[in-house]
Amino acid sequence: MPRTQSGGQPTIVSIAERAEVSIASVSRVLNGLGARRDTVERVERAAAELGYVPNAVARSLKDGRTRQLTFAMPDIGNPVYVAMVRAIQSVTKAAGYRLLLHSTDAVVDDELAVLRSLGDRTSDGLVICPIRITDEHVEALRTAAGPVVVIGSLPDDVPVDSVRADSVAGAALAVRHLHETGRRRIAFVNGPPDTVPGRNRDEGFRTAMAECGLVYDDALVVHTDFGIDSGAEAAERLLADDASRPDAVFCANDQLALGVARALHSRGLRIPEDVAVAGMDDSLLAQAGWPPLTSVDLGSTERGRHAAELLLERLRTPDGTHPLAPRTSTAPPRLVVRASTAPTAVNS
Amino acid sequence: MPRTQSGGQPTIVSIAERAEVSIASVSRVLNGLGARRDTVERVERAAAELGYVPNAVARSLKDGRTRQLTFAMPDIGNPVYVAMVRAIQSVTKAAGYRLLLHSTDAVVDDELAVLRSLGDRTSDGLVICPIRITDEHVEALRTAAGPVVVIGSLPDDVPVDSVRADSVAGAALAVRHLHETGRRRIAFVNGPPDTVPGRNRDEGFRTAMAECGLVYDDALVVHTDFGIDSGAEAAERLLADDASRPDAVFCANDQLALGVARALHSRGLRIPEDVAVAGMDDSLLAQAGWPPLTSVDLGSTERGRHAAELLLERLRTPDGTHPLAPRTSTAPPRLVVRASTAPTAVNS
DNA sequence: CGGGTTTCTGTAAACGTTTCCGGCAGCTGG
DNA sequence: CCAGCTGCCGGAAACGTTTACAGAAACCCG
Repeated sequence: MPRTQSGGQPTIVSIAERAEVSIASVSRVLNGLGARRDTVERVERAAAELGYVPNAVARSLKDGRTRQLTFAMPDIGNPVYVAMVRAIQSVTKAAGYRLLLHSTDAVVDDELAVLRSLGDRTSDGLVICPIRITDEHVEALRTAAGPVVVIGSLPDDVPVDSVRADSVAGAALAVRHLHETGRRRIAFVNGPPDTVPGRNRDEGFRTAMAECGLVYDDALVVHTDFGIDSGAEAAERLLADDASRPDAVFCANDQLALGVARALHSRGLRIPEDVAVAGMDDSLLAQAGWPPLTSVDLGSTERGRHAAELLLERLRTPDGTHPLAPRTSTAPPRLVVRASTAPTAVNS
Repeated sequence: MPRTQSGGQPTIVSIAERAEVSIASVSRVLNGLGARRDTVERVERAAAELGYVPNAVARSLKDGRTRQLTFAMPDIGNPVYVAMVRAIQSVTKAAGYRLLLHSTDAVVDDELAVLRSLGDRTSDGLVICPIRITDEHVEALRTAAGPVVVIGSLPDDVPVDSVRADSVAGAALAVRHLHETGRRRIAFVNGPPDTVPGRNRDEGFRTAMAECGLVYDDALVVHTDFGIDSGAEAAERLLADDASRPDAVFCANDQLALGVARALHSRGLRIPEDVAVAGMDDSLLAQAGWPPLTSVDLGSTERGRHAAELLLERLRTPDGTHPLAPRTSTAPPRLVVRASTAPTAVNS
């Protein structure tokens, strides 16, 4: 029975005893530093025989880094965040970091708690995707105990890296596309207006409508929660009055769009012949339904990847030198046209 | 400028100096153990002024637990695993554990690495969802350095908690449903046959077909990868010959089913009038398409939740006493009927 | 063979906690 | 007034590593 600590796991001490050398030598051999041939062999044999695995916690304590990163987002149920997790995971994995996932359930206090918990040294850095940016967020970001990258739009004077989507331009892309394919009564199903994405999409919609010479008609704009069922309900409201029926519905995300599509189908309306539907995010859902959904890709994958890269870069540069200036980048939106907005004979 | 360690973060030592007490007292106060009123106040004030946050790494080293759990699954892109992550996350969060996410990309060596890495004490326990169970898996599970719960089917003699889906029964539910609603030529689009789910679904399909007095026709069975595009391709193959066209397609997951649906739509075939389609997993995708998809819920959420609970329970019971016997549970499948398999006038 | 250089090794400190233990002060009761 | 408590406190050890430092061994060369 090998001599081990109470925990049961072999430690560097068990190896030292078995190989009859000091713990310093064990550590050196295990880390590939110089040692006599004989010592190397004895240590390696002992380590193998005991099935030694270095204790990552002890190592972290010693050198002040955990090789863990945290990603905090509102809800893993939303495909957009899944895309981000996926991208971030693949970057961090390649760099030898583990990924800690934190679901904030879109609760502001939870987001703040995550920011403050950077101080507990549980992870070396944080990518956070807040649903809202309050003054408290700004304050917490300023005083963060470690490097942070925000996915979302920050006030300019907050000295933190950020990666944003251009949903204003994205919404405009969709509206112009609908206009160009002959649609004139364009409805808009948006998410909650008090979130950053919600506000931006609204802004994009308004400006693009104006650009196209179309009037912003309150009766054709619905605010609701993100989610398929919400989309269906919103569509019901828009379709209540047959006379003023829209010939296109632009939705603030794909889930809403699928909800709208469902409502249209169950009323016997055809997509795109009677009503065109466009979504946003170009998530895997866009290709799931029928007809396949035109959607504006806001670059979730790209943003996730880039956020992770910024964070890693910041971790690589020693804090002592002139600190890296905060960087902000914007992922360009991309319109992905599919069948749900095909022009109809009569329209085009 | 408060006196702090080189790292910059205040520690228990900084507080002790500022409050003019020993570090032992600081620790006691911070952990709510007894102390004189005066001491408590001084320590708490000093801690607040310095913005002290306890170092989780040091604490972990001391008491041998990290308050982190790991979940390893093949691919976060698959909605089934998203459901699991979500369920696990919510359980672990409630219990005060952080969640470490590990994507194995369905490569066996990666799964094994995760199992072995339990020894580095980075997390207190592991929920793993392997795509295959090899002898090496079994060996790694036997010698795991910490508690593990497997989501999937294990050989009976492996002493590890597991939570399994009953995809045999699940497939049978779907087939019987299709048969009862008048379908007779039932095709089957399955995933890779060398995975556990693939094999089980095949078995379920075969037995149910036999039960219903239908013949298993090789020409109506396609094996492919899981994924929407694979489903579409599979459907193309099944539909190539008009004469032998199936009147129902059962798919091993929702993505395949959506792919099949797409192929059917683009050939102008109607669902469910011409061909019924059923999927599996009842993921969020099932409600995304049109018509909404009949699907067999294999309880991903349930399994994730239960796996997490088993793990937590095992963590709570001290290892010294009689060890908990390994437990195995099976989530019952549930058929969710939607429009995609509605009986047609001529059939029913 | 001895002095200097090089290589290797062991001792000990450090990372930031928690906790055991001995001791001191204050109190109570005889 | 003292023995015995009780309640707090500080010193020190421990968790498992890495690493600075100093000493020992080996080697080279004159």
